[in-house]
Amino acid sequence: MKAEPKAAGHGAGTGIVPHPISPRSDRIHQSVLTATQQLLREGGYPAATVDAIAQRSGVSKATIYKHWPSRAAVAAKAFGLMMAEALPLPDTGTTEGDLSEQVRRVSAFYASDLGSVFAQLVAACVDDPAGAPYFREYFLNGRRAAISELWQRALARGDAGPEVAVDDVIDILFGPLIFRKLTGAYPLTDEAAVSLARTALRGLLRQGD
Amino acid sequence: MKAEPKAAGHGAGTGIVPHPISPRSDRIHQSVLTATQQLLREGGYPAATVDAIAQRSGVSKATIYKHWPSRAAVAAKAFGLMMAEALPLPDTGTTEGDLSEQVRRVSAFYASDLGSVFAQLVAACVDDPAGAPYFREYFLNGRRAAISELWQRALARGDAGPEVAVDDVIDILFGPLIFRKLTGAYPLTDEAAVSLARTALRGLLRQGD
Amino acid sequence: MKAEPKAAGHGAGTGIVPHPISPRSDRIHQSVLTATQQLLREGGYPAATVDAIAQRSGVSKATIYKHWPSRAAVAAKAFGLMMAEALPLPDTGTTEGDLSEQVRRVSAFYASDLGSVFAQLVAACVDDPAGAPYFREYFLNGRRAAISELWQRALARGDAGPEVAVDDVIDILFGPLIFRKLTGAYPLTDEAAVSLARTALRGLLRQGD
Amino acid sequence: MKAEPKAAGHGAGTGIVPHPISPRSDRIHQSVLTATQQLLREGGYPAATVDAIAQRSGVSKATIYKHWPSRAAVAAKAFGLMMAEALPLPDTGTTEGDLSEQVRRVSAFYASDLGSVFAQLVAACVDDPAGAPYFREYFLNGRRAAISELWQRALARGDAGPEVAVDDVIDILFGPLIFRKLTGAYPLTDEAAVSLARTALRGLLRQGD
DNA sequence: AGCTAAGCGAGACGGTACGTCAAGTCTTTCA
DNA sequence: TGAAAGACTTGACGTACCGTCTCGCTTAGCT
Repeated sequence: MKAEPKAAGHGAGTGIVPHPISPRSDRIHQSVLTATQQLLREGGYPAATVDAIAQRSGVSKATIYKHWPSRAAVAAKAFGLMMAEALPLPDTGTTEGDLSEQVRRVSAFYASDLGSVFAQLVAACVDDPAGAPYFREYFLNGRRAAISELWQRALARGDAGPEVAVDDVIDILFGPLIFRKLTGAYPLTDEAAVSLARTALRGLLRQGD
Repeated sequence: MKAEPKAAGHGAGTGIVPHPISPRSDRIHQSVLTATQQLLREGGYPAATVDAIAQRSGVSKATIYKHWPSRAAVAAKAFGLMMAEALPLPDTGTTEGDLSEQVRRVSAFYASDLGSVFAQLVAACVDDPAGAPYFREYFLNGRRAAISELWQRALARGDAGPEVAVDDVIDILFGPLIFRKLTGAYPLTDEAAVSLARTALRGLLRQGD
Repeated sequence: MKAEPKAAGHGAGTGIVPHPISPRSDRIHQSVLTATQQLLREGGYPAATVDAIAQRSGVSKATIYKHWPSRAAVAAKAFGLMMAEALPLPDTGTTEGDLSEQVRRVSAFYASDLGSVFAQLVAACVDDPAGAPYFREYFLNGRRAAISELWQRALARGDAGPEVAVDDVIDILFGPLIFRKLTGAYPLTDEAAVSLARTALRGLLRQGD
Repeated sequence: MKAEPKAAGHGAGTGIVPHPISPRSDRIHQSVLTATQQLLREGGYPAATVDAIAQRSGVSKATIYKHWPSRAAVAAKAFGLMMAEALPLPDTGTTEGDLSEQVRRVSAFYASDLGSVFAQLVAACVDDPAGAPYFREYFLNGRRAAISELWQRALARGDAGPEVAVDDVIDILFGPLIFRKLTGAYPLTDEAAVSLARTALRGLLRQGD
């Protein structure tokens, strides 16, 4: 028996049906995700049709549907991985600096070309119940972990207290950005992001003695 | 340019092309919006196909497209009107009470059946450039006005200072709710809403001596 | 009111849903049938996919499916019309001559390239209940009428008696040909056809005193 | 060349590639054919997909394709064997009686549930060049032998003359039935079968004084 | 009041992508 | 070594809904 790396962990109990890891399915996942990422970059979500993905990746449509429940799921995973790379954890030395910088980076990301793709993806996953778990897994969980990390640092430094839940932190810091991106009401400038972050952090962190 | 000309009546300068008011077009608007509202209530956005709206309202598809640029636009306007009714301005006597209560109400609305329709609508307007102005006009502007009103009261009472822009207030208070609704990550309970509001308001309002 | 040519007659009570005759649907029927005929000629039934027909005819797939219940139905009608042209009624002067000649012609038709398409079409209509009525209408009824005509002449001449039903005539004369074509057991030569016809006609016609 | 070498056992020279007889391949043949027969009985040809046959028989798809060239071939053989059992040679004592009774039996078979499966199989073998030899071998040859037997008796009795080829006999007697079955134009009743047989036999047999 | 022309209802149409199905081939694993 | 298991490619299927269009009828608005 070959020692399989545990295929669980990823997406256990999240609505994501994991596929056993094998050289074959690995190649397929890789091809599909790469092709999807290219298409998303080139023409956004509308360009990433399943037919196009199949053609570009050399993986057949039927096989794609065996590995993912829907187009939105494929796109969510592909884009989530891209986004994670684009948003490494900052380390400025101070709690406020780290969080504020992260807000700025996310804001900048939303303001970029890829930002619109992100919005389209949110929309797609709202429409598609099967896609939602993928969205949560590949967008949120990663980001949530990152922010948790920063928040741990803040607690350790005594900048924050346990009375504020980390989930609230995340939502208060990044919810406004998504709101702005989705509604397209305001431009997402760095200044606006920093201003938002400052105001929000006043409620989240302990105000200096 | 930030200063937009005040929306003169029906969305001038907002991408919304108004139609001349005539008995005929009035009847059409009314029928279409009513039918759309019914359909949205009954089966959400997916049920409100243009064919269905045409059939239910007795207004032909061609005519619908003469008055609105897209399905999303029709739905946005119809739903926006419904939502406004469901969220009257609170008056608890205190600034914190008013804002907190409004957050709670919006959260409850999102948690209701109609909340999902709202999410679908956001998604639809992201995909559809023509629908977006309608979304902004009939969802955001109304709400923005309402919150501005509350914020004026706060300023008058000295609970808030001019250093915080009202737009930031709105985004920080309601962005997190939309974020949660769209991602489906958390249940939108009253307690969660109140907790979020309290934390957020700590950053927004002057902390009383 | 425009005087419409009666749209009934064709396919009443046969499982064929007739479409009202209008310039629009006329153009569509024409384009689709012509395109289908070309494709059948070029690559047989397998080439006449609905997508190919749609592309070639400029009529969309959805529209094709509004006018015909299935691919087999389209093909049956298209091919039936072609076949009718290829098999005009013979007139040799004698009953035996006419019928024998018709058997020969049908045999020759089956032996031609189009003969295989015919077999494919029979097969397609066996598999597709929705196609069968079209097959009957556009292949059989026409041929049945032709043979009835010949049989009337035979009766008039006293070559045949009323004790033999015209349906039996048809089936006994042409059934063997189809059988041979479908099973591919024997080549369909003129000689074989004539031999078959002679033998069969001995049972069908009054044997001359 | 007309004179075909007699089919030596399993279809030599008929397009059927025989497999070496071994305990293993015997078991495989048996399992596959039995499973296919069950499936054909239960749901007709559409139910006898290769996947279903593989699953039911415990023989893998790859192996099935090593022994038969196509799905149609498997089904043709399986069904041919079933059909042979269902149609034993009649012996009524008279030539006309035997042939007429056989026509009646075949007609009844076509009219039964299995009759439709037969039609589907004919259709399948028309589409599939690889299946056709199997169809001929397992359907036609057996039947042809049976009718030849009856025809020998007729010749021996002096009921028929050598001027009528046995192949013509078969086609004229059974072609009409297949024709009716495939086109679905007429019900295949016993009366109709007997009537057809009587008329056809008038042309085939010597009209005894 | 009657005529003309725009507005409208009805619904057919083109287009695009969807998700599904089964045939036949290929690879991996087990006996 | 050969078969079981089942993943994979391929190609077509039939469906859904958008937004556009064409056709007659209706109704407003002018003479």
